[in-house]
Amino acid sequence: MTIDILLVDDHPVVRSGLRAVLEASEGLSVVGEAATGEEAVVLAEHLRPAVVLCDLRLGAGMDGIATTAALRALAPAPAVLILTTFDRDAEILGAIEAGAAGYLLKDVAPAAIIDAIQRAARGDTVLGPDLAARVIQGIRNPLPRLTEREHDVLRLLATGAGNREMAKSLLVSEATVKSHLVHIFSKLDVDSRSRAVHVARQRGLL
Amino acid sequence: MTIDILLVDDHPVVRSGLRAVLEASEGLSVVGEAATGEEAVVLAEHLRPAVVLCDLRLGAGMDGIATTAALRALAPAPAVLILTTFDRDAEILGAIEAGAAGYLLKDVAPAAIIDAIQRAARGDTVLGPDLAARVIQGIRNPLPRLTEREHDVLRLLATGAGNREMAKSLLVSEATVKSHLVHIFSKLDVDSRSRAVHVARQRGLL
DNA sequence: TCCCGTCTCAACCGTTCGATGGAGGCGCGG
DNA sequence: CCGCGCCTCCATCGAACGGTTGAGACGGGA
Repeated sequence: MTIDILLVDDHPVVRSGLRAVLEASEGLSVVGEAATGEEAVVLAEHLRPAVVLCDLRLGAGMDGIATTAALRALAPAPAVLILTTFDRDAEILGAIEAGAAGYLLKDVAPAAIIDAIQRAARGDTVLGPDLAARVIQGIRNPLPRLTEREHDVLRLLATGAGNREMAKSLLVSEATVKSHLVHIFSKLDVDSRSRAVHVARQRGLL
Repeated sequence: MTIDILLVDDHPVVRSGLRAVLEASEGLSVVGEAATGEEAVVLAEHLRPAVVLCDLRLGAGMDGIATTAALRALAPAPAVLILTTFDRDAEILGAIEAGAAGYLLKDVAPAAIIDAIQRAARGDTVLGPDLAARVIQGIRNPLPRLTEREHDVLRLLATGAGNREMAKSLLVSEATVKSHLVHIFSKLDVDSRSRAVHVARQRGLL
């Protein structure tokens, strides 16, 4: 019994590469390709693939996480495997939360991709060996969630804005901005705006 | 007469994709694949490809720019086309300086890649339509070059380090660090450390 | 030779930042 | 209803930062 697969990636070259790699394997069949998340959902409804291989970054429009959520809302829902170049905690964990069956780094060997797809088709979750531990640690030691407003401040912070500037952008007083900053610093365990931006980048919060 | 091509990319999937796309075209022949810059140079010496398609980011070891320089030092030198996901000024310009015949964004259509290779094989330079203008502007309006020491400071700055911390890392006094910072601010046309990091990122200086 | 760029350091001063310790309002769920 | 989290704001204060000016040392190039 062959496994039907839908590819979702905004790079034509990557799609071709995946198709070439997967179709060389017995039991795998690429039934469709999509360049955007929107396209992916439409195709998945018609083609009913068992597994969707989805890039985390999809240029404009829906990102991989939103696409995952939309795909998982279908009935029957395909298993979704996330493809990614970098392994940022926040994004990958977000994808898992959205219902992804696992994730793959793009630089793995073809055999590993095939293996992961077969597992996903069986309903298994496939997490990279290193990530499994991190997920567990993430549950045990949850990353502090920033509030909406704190995210706003963080984004401006990353552009190098000062307190006064942020206050104007967000239409609040400087005191409020400082208050948010204190909370951000506390949650990220840092003591300066520059370091906050640095660890926020590391954790994929930007 | 067929054009011999060497692929250099650390992602097996991308290599497969490029191979699939290129071999579907008449007159193009992929004669080899390399996952690292070092490997690429060795293979290029033996296979003597007319064109090398080289990713800008190559995981560990030599990056795309260093690889380009090494390839161009061969005799006869292959034409080098740079592949990249993001279009950061500094890196692309660096690759051009190192002797690249042009660059391609990874999300272009296969036809554009084939076209670029054919041009490169003829000795043409192929710059993206948008970049050509930027190169010209870059010549007219050269980006201020940071000195070695200023780069050191900038790197530490990006990690969120304070002046005292940087001084200790670089084994100089705080006054010296501040001096470098003033020069960096001036060259990047900013007025704060956070903003310096921001524009440095935009310009690919990190 | 002298100039110029780079790296090094110093002192001064106004501004911004980060820490602290509050306070009130608002919405949501127990 | 009451608590809790979030957002908003205030005042104060020491530490850090940013701008300025000036200067000595070293090396390469005109």
